[in-house]
Amino acid sequence: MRLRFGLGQNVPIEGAGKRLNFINLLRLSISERVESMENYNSMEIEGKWQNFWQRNNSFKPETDSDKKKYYVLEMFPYPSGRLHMGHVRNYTIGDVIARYRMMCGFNVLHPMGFDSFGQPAENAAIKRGIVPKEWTEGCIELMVKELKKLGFSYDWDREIATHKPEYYRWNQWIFKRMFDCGLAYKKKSPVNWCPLCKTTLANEEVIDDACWRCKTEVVQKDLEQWYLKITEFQDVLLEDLNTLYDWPQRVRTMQSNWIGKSFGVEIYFRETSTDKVISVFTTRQDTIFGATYVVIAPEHQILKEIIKGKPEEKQVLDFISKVSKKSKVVRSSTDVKKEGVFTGCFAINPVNNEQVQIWTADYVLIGYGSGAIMAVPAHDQRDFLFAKQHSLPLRIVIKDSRHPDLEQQDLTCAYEGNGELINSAQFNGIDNNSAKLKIVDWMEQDKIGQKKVCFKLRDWLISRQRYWGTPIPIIYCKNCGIVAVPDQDLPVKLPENIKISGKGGSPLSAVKEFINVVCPKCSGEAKRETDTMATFVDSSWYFLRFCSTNSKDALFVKDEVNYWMDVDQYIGGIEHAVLHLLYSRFFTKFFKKQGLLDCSEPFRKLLTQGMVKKDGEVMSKSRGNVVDPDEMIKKYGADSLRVCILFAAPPEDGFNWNEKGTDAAWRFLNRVWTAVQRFLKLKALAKCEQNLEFDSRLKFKMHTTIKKVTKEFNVGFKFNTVISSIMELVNEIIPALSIAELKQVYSKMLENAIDSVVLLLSPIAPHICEELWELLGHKKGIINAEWPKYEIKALAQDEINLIVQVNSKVRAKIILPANIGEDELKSKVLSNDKIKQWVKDKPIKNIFIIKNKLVNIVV
RNA sequence: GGGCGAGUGGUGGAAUGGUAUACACGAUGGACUUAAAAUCCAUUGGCCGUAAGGCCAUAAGGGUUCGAAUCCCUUCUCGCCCACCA
Repeated sequence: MRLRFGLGQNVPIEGAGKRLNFINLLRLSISERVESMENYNSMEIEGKWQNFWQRNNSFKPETDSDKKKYYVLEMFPYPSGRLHMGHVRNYTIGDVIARYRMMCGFNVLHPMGFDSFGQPAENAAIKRGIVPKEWTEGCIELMVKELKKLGFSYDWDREIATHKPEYYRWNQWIFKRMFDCGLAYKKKSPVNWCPLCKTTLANEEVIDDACWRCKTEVVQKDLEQWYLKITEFQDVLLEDLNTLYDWPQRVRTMQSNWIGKSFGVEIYFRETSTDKVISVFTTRQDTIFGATYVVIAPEHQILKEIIKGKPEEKQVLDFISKVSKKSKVVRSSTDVKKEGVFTGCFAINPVNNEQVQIWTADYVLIGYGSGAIMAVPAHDQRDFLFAKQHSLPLRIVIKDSRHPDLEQQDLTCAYEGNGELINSAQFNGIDNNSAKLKIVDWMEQDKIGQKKVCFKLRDWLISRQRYWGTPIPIIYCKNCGIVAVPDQDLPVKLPENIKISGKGGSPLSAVKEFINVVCPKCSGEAKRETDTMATFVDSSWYFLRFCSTNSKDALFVKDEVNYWMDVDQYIGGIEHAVLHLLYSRFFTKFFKKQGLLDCSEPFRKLLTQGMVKKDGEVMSKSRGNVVDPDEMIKKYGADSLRVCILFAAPPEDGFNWNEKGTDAAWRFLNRVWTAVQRFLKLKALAKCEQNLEFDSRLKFKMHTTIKKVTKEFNVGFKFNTVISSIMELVNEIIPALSIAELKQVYSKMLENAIDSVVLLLSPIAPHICEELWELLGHKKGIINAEWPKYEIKALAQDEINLIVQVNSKVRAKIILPANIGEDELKSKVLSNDKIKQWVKDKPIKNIFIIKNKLVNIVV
């Protein structure tokens, strides 16, 4: 038999009597000590150490340090005034990593700030009749308090808030640099408009055709707006994704899909009556001989020109206006039938001079490619459905090897696979993929088409018709046109005491003293731009500001940015996979091109943490299922909350909140607390220190735990299993402690094991560990203590528990000396009684040996 | 429609080719207590068996392998992302 609860795990104890005896002895000692042990007081301890850290500037990075730098950053919050569990999870993960790195001797930068511009402040201001600034700063104060209560290791001297002029003036400065080189520009075009927020939205902010913030359906409006030319960097933004191998694959895929680079050909069709050229974009030039009609987007300029005077003109114009009224959702829905009309015009397919009909249809988009397509119904499902609906001809040009004799009239769906070309003149017989290149070459030679690369990425629309944001530093002058505000006049300050009606339009346009200015060029009358910048501008470079927060005459100090960047570990939610993370990459690349910094990517490693839900649903005020972290702190303490949130699931997975978890975490911390108290008492009373029988087991467990924990803190970040393995070590220490108490002696090994638990746990539960570390007699604080190291030697056990299988089924477990010779091992295994029973006199076919672990005898 | 990921006890989860269910939660029984809470001890995937022990089980089915939760194929279910992108 074996003793389950501790040291005896691998040690067989003969006879039940001995076991009972042992347990009874343990019980005695337990009941004796329980009376004198108190639970730990989280409130008192947490306050004590938070003050200590603050007094000692414990988390201030060194200047001119010869230590290796480590920059760990969590996505900064919007100051809503209340911390939610998602924040707690995000910041706890970051804090554990930061504290671990500090203990490993890195010079760690771990800052925090607030993304404090944005609409909720305006809404709250309207609701409460106060100004957004007041509301925002009140919220920041509350959140700082809560963050401090969780004991996060931030250097608060670097705190930033984006609504402050000393921050947003640099947004304006950046905008101006972009304006100077044509990367910030104004154009009129259809934009996404949220009727509820009464503002424009970037493409990235439109989710399922609805506003990302309020979920209202977005409409299209034709407006003149400011854009940032992110497309200038589209190639490098795509290529450099390959250098981000420490990003989750799916984030890279999402960005790559968003940028959406595709290689194709632009082919020129001529309209027969006007001789106008209609360019179509395709990636399937191999099917050009199967193009049986052309479709132009209803919004296409050329459409109105070619239909002029045709009998079909009216029906086409009616169709255009009908489509313009359709919402984007309806239009793009895949289960709604595609609508279109014949234009009465014809085009010549340049590869065979065939005359084909020109149609216009709502399934062709103006915004992508050339806004016109060649339709190949035999090999494109959308074209196929449309052709069937309108009885348009089709022609098979790729042979489907599974149905080689299929006639076109028998097709039930488009064949989109590969195969040999047919009905394709000189290209017949060639495999369609190799034909692609040949056809492009031929088209370029004959000037009927040319290679073209298309991107889905659009320029970034940054104008917002809102008040609570960075004013765009532009002045409109009657004489000089668009004039940028001179650098010496920055920041263009947001007027602070202003009434927000919420009635729409930029609130700034009502502030006379703001809009009316003198033109910096001609000193004539001029007006300011009243739109503000999207808040994603603020967060696109805040990680750079943290490197030199107080820089007064530049957005950052180049040397400091070059020292700290890139961010070694970035942590945040997956919802920013394309928004913030793409914009930040864009800004970084722009700065590099301007010579402002040296790094080309902002975030080397990215961890996207999962959502904290309640009963399978997102926690939200409207659902009324919000769990307040502050209440949990009051009830159990910050350390318990931190342990709980990390223990529940691996960081990348979502999980359901369960208060039982905090309770369990609290019990675990108490077990550690009690164990240390018992040890201290024992050490004080002990007659002597000597080696004890559990030492070697404890040593092995301690070193394997250090190894496992260290590994996870470096890569993987599976904090749930980190905590389990620390729990296992504690579960080993407690019975050892009982034995030591009985004998009234302690061993150095026991002390080391206890020290290790406190050290390993300290990044996760820093307050209690600081307290215990001090109680254990260590000076200068655990944050300055050295991270424990494991000895490779100690990981080897003298004895191993060998699993013996017969025909792959476990039949015996034998304790053998480690590194036993193969022959000796075989003879020991085969002479084992249980194994003998299973093998009997069957001939042994093979024996597989996994060293120090397992033997499989095949009979 | 396309892409990516996942499916393991009553629950959260562990194990990434070698003892399936670590560590917790919950549950049940017990100790302590006047009692409760807390704490401690024991049991806890299913089936058969007094026990020793045996058999079965990682969504379903098949394959590779001495050996599969893990690799491959098929199917189902769920989640996330993208989606008329030519």
